[in-house]
Amino acid sequence: MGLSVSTVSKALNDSHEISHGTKVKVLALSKKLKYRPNTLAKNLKQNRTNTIGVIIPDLLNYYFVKALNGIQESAEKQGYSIITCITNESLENEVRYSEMLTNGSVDGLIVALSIETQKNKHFNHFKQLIKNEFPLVLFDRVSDEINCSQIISNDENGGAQAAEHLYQAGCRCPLVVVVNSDLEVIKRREEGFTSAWHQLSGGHVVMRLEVGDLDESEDEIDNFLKNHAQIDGAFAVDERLGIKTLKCAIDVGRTVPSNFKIIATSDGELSKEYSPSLSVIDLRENKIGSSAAEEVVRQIKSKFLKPKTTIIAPKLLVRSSS
Amino acid sequence: MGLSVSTVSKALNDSHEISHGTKVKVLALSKKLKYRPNTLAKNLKQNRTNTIGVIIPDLLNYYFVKALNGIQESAEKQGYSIITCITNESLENEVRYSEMLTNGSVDGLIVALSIETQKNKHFNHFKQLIKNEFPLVLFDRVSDEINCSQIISNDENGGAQAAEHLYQAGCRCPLVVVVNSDLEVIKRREEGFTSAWHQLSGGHVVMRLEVGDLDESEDEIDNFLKNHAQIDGAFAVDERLGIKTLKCAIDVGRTVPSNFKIIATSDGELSKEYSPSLSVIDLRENKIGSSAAEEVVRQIKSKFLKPKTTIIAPKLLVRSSS
DNA sequence: CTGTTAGCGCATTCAC
DNA sequence: GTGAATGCGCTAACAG
Repeated sequence: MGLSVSTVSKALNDSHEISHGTKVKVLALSKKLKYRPNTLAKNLKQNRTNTIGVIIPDLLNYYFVKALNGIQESAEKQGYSIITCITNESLENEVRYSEMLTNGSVDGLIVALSIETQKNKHFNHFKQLIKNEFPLVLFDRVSDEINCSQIISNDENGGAQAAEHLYQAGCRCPLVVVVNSDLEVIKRREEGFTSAWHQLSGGHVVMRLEVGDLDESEDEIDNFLKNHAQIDGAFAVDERLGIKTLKCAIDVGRTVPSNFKIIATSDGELSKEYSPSLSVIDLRENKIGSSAAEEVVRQIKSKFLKPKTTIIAPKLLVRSSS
Repeated sequence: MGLSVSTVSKALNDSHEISHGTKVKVLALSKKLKYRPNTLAKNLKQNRTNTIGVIIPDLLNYYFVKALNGIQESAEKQGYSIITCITNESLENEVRYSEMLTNGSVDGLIVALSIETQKNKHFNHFKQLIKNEFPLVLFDRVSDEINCSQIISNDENGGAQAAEHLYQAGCRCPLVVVVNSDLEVIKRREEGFTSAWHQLSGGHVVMRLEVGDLDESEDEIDNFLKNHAQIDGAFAVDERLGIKTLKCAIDVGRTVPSNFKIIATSDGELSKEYSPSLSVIDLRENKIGSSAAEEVVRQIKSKFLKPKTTIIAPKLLVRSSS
C-alpha cells in the first residue's frame, strides 16, 4: 500500500505522529496478513525484554512452587513474563543459568540459592551482577554477603510463634525435629523456637532430633519418641517432616492432640488434608513470591535503588494436631 | 589487540578457519574482559533460541508441576531452556501466551489445554501454528481436533487397572467419585473404570457421585456413603478427591482396607504420606513431560515430521488403602 | 504527518 | 587465516 516501514512501525505502536486514517489502514492490513512483530528484534532494539528470570532449586518442593506462583501472578500483573530455571540444588547449574539469563534474555533476576551455594558460600556470580547494576532479588534462601534486595520470612518469629502456641496449649517437653540444618532458614526456625521456649519455660532446654534423609526418617523418629516418654509435643522445621512426626507419634501410642501436640513450618496440601490435620506456621510463600516480583520490577524501572530487605510475617494456623 | 570483529566472532565459536594461536589469545582476552555474548542478538541472527515455551493451566496442581519438572529435565539435557506461562485455566490467557511465545521467543511449544479451551473447543490459535509448521506438542489436556503430536496417559487403562485391582481385592460394590467431568481425561478414567467393571462383574452397574467443588466435597461424600451402606470400595478420579473419600470412609465407620477398598488416580505426596497410605494409579507425569520435551525437540530439529500420539502406560501402585 | 537512515550485537558470506 | 561488509527485524532520531 506504499507506506514506509517506519510509518507502519509507528502506526502499529499507535504513535501520536501518525494520522488516524493511516493507523486504521495499517492495522486492518496487518490483521489480514496476520503480521506478528518479532519479539526478539524488538527486545534487541529496545534493550529490554519484559521478562523476569527465576532461578529456584527444586520444582517438586511445594514451597518454591507456591512462591513461583506468586512471582508469576505478580509479574503478569505488571506486564512481565517469567522464564524459569531449576538448579536441582547445584551451584554449577545456578552459575550457568544466571549467566545465561543475564546475557540479554531477562530484565531482572529472582533467585532462591541452592543448598550447595549456601554451603560453599560461593556468590561471585551474583556479586558480579550487582557490580553491573543488574536487577537482582533473592528470596527465602538468601545471604547477607550478597548486597541486594531480599525477601524473607521471619523464620525466627515463626519458630517463636510455634513455641508460644505449644506452650500455651500445655506442652512442657517439646522435641524439635530438624532436617537440612545447613540451610539458614532452618537454623533460624530452630533458633526462634528454642530461644522462645527457653524464655517461656524459664530456662528449659528443648530436646532435638536431626534426621538425615527425610524419606528414611520414620524409624529414627519412632525410636526417639519411644525412648523419651517425657516428650509431649513437637516442632518440625518442615511440613513433610511434621507429617512424619505426627504419623510416628500416633504409631508409638501418643494421643494427638491431647497428650502430644505438634506443629510444623510451612503450609501445604499435606497439612490440610491429613487426618488429624496438622497445625502449621504458614510462611505465606505466595506473598513472598509476589513481593519479590514487585521488588525486581521496581529495580528494573528505576536503577540505583538501594537494596532493601522485606520480611514477611508468618502466620500461625491452628488445626487439629495441637 | 587489533583483530576484526569477525575474526573474534569466529574464534569465540571455535571456527576451523581460525589459527590455534589466535583462538587462544581471543579466548584469554574475552575471559579477562568478561565478555558476554548477547543472547538476543545471537538468537535473532540465527533464527533460533534454544528455548521451549511451556503453557500449563495451573502451577498449584501437582500433576502439572510433575510434568513441568519432566519437561525441564529433558529440555535441559537436550540443551534447551524453558519459559513457562500459566493460563489459570483461561482461554484468553492461553491465546495471548501462545501468540507471545511464538513471535520469536521460543523454538517450540508444549501445551496442556485450559479447561475453558476444552469446553469451548476454541483451537484456532493452535491450528494457525500448525499451518505455519511451528513445532507444537500437546500433553494430557489434548484434543483430537488439533493435528499435532500429543502425549497422553492411557487413562482408560488406568481406570481399568483400578477396577481390576478393586475387584481382585474383593470389592463388589464400588463407587466412582468424580470431579471436573468436563475434562476429557476425567471422562476417560471414569469410562475405563466402569466398562472394565461391567465386564469383570458380569454386568454390574457402578454407582457414581460427582462433586462440585473439591474443597467442599466432604459432606457430600459423607452423606452418600452413609446412605449407601452396600458400597465397599471407591475409585476417585483425582488424588485429592481420593484422600477426601478415604477420610470420609473412615469417618463414617468403614474399615479400610478390610471392608472398604479405595484407589485414586495420580500419585503424589498426599497418597504416600497419608495414613493409611492411598493406593493409586501412577500416571507417570514426569515421563509424560520428558516425552513431550523430546518430541518437541525432534520437531524443531527436523521439520515436516508427521504428528504422532504417544501413550504413556499408567502404573498401579498398591498401598494400604486397598 | 510521512519517509530515510542508522544501529541494536551478532554470525556469516565473500574477498583478500 | 583474516577482515570488510551485509543483514536478522525492529525502533527512533532526524529530515522532509
